[in-house]
This record gives sequence, C-alpha cells and structure tokens, in this order.
Amino acid sequence: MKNRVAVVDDHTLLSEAIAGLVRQFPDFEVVAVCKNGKELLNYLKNSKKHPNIVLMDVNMPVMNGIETTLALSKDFPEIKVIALSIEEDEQIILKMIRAGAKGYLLKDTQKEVLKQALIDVEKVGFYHTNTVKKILKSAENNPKKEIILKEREIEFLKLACTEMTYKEIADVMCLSPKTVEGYREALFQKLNVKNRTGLVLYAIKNNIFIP
Amino acid sequence: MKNRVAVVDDHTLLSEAIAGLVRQFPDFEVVAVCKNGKELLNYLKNSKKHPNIVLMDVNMPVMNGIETTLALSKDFPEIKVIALSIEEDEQIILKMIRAGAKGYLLKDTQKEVLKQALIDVEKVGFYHTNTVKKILKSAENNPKKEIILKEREIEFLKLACTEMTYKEIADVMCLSPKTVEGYREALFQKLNVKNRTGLVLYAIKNNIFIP
DNA sequence: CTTTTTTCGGGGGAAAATCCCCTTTTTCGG
DNA sequence: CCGAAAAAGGGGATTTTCCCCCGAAAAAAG
Repeated sequence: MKNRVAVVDDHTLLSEAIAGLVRQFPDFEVVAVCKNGKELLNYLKNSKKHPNIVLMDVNMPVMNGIETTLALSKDFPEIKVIALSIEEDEQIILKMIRAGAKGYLLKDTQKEVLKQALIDVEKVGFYHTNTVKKILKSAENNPKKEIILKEREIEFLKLACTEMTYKEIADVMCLSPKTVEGYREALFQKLNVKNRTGLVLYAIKNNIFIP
Repeated sequence: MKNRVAVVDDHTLLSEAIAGLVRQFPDFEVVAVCKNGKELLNYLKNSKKHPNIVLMDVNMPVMNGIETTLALSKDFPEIKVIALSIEEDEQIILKMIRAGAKGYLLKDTQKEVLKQALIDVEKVGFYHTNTVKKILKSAENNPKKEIILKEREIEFLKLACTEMTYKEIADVMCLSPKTVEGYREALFQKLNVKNRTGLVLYAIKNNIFIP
C-alpha cells in the first residue's frame, strides 16, 4: 500500500508544486493539499482517506504549523508531521519538535532529501538534519528557562513599538506613567535589554509586534 | 517552438517544484533552475539555450530579484521577467516593475494563474493582477518623491537599530556626537518620524536593518 | 483569616534624547 | 581659484528615558 501524504502550505503555488514532486516518488501518493491547519483538520474530519505523513509549513495564517501539529499529535497520533520552513530558527524548530514533528526541513532542501525524509519518517520514525540534531543536543544540555510575559506586559511591549512616549502609552493603557515605567523595567530585566530599542527589537524578533 | 522558461529561487524545493509545474504546461519547457541572480547570469553567459521567460523570486541572497531584473533589462532585453514573491509590498512591486518585470505574482497564486501569466507575458507582453494594476495607477496619480538616503545615513540608521547610545554610535562612526545628532535630525525630517523608535521601525520595514 | 504575591502608583536624580540656532571645514562644479 | 553647497561640529535648553529607591491596594495562596 502506498504512503499517503498531505501537503499544508498557504502558498498555493508551493503546495501544488510540492505535491507534484511527491507524486513523482514511487510508493507515495498525495491525498490532500491544504492552505492551513484548519483546512487540514476539516479534511481529516470529513474524509476516510487519512494521510500517514503531513508536510507542513510552519508560518501560516489562520492556524500555523505549531498549533496544527499539536492538534494532530493529540487527535491523530498515528499521523507523522514533517515541518517545512524558510528559516532555521532555533526556537521554532524546538517548538515544532516538541509539538510532535518528526522532521524539520528547510524549503531550500534538495528533492532527494525530501524523498529520503519521507522514507525515513515512515520507516525509522524520524528524520533529523545535522542542524536539527545539533539544536536538539544543545537544548538538552542547557535547558534555558523560557521567558514568560504577562498579558499586560505584552500589551505594553506592542505600544513600545510605536513612536509614543511612555506617558502617552500610559494614557492609552489607562495607567499612571509610573506604572508603565514599572513594566518597562520589568521587561528590561526579563528580556535582558538596556533600552527601548532593545524592547522593539525583541518584540519584532519574537513576533509580538509585526512591523 | 516551445517557450523556454528559467526558474530562479533560493528555495530549492520551491524552484524544483515550480519547474515541475511549468513542465506540465504544453508549449513550455524549463531550460534552467537557479538559486539566485548570479547563477542565472552565469547560465546566460555560458549557454546558448536562453530562456525567453524568467520566473524570478524577489527575495534572494547574493543577488536579489530587483538587481537581477535590472541586469537582465540592460543586457538581455528580450527576456521577459515574471516576479514571484511572498508579499504584496507596494514599494517592492513598483521597484520590480520599474526594473523591467512584466508581471508580479504572489507565491500563493493558483496553478492556472501561473499558466495564464506565462502565456500572456509571451503573447501580450505583460500580465498584471488587479492588485498590481491598482498600485500602478495610484503610483501614477501621486508620484511621491522617493526617499533617498546617503551612505552615511544608512550606516547610522543601522547602528540606531542597536542598543547603543548616540554617543557610542558616534565613537563607532568616528564622528562627534553632535554630528551624529545631525544625522538623526536629518532622518527624522526625511522619514517623517519623531524619535528613535521611528527610525528603528523604518529601517526594519525597508530592510535596511534585518533583525 | 492571615501571608504572600501581583499589580499599581510614586519620588528624585542622572543620563540620554530631542530640539533649535549657529560656526567651521570640506567638497566640488564652474 | 572661487563661491555655493554639503558635511561636520557646537552651545544650551527642554523633554524623555533610565534607574535606583519606596508604599498601598488587590488578588491569590496558605
């Protein structure tokens, strides 16, 4: 019996094209092409022909790769997810692997690597590139504590990414300027930055603020 | 005679896959798949089988879509460029069109649209989506003067996207703090921003600084 | 019902950033 | 060589930011 693959990516051209690639491989067929996680879950609900492997983009609108992988791990643990991404961001890779992904490929990998990954994930259960192995190992060795921001801090952080002064931010948040200063100092500490530019850079890097 | 297409994209998986799509279309063949503009120019130098259409990603390392299109317009004006991009950024679209691109497609367009674009670009000479038409029209009506930054201003702008104080920036640039203040004020004026956060946001939005 | 933690608010001073008006030096086309 | 323009530097005032300190109220935990 052939392996059944689903491709999930918001870039239609890419998902269509990847589906085409996969169809070229012997023993693989494409059973679904979806634009985001929600579509995939819908498909799984309504169709009997479930995939056993999902090629999933990480950055998608509506329902991204991490959320979707978590949902799959919970409700369809027999489905193996291979993440596709344009970037090799350590944090994102870790999140995806922790969410249950069996592999993490960059979008500029060779066709042959994709094929091997598909085969390995089915046969061996996982496919890790050297980069991923390295990241996993270093994450084991120094389990750095995750930075957790509170709701109100995130709200402030977003406002700090504007040209408002802290006083103006205080008005918007209906707080005293002094309280806002408190948030600022707390974030300086937590995020290990020295000034407002540091806050802005952190917020953008971590997708708290999208410019 | 078949149309000859070259695909240029740094994401191997995507370019391979798009090449696969194009091969499905009758009257089209793929003569080259390149990872960036430099590779394409190399190919054009060394091979006789020139493409008449190039599908080109905009964001590439080494030599991006805009630079490459400019080079093509100059040295190989008979080659028609269709831009491929993940984002519909007005400024980038304008730059690509001005550089000589005959079409601008998002990476989440349908296969059929890609086919139509290829056909139209060859037959009619261009293919503009509604969005592109709108942008071109609005650009005609209000030809806003382009903001031109000097070398030294760009250098300063990048440094402003760090946690350095202006005094420290002055040291790095081997200038007096007062001169650096001058650059700052000039940029506030040019970019229509009020403070350093504005500078940082502008630099990031315009890819002068990549976080 | 206490105790602790979280949230909110504040004082005051030093440093940095912002703003306006001005001079000197360098560069460059005519 | 000269004059204009651009680049570099500056004085000084005001606002904002940064960085310590502190206390009260509210919420959560015991």
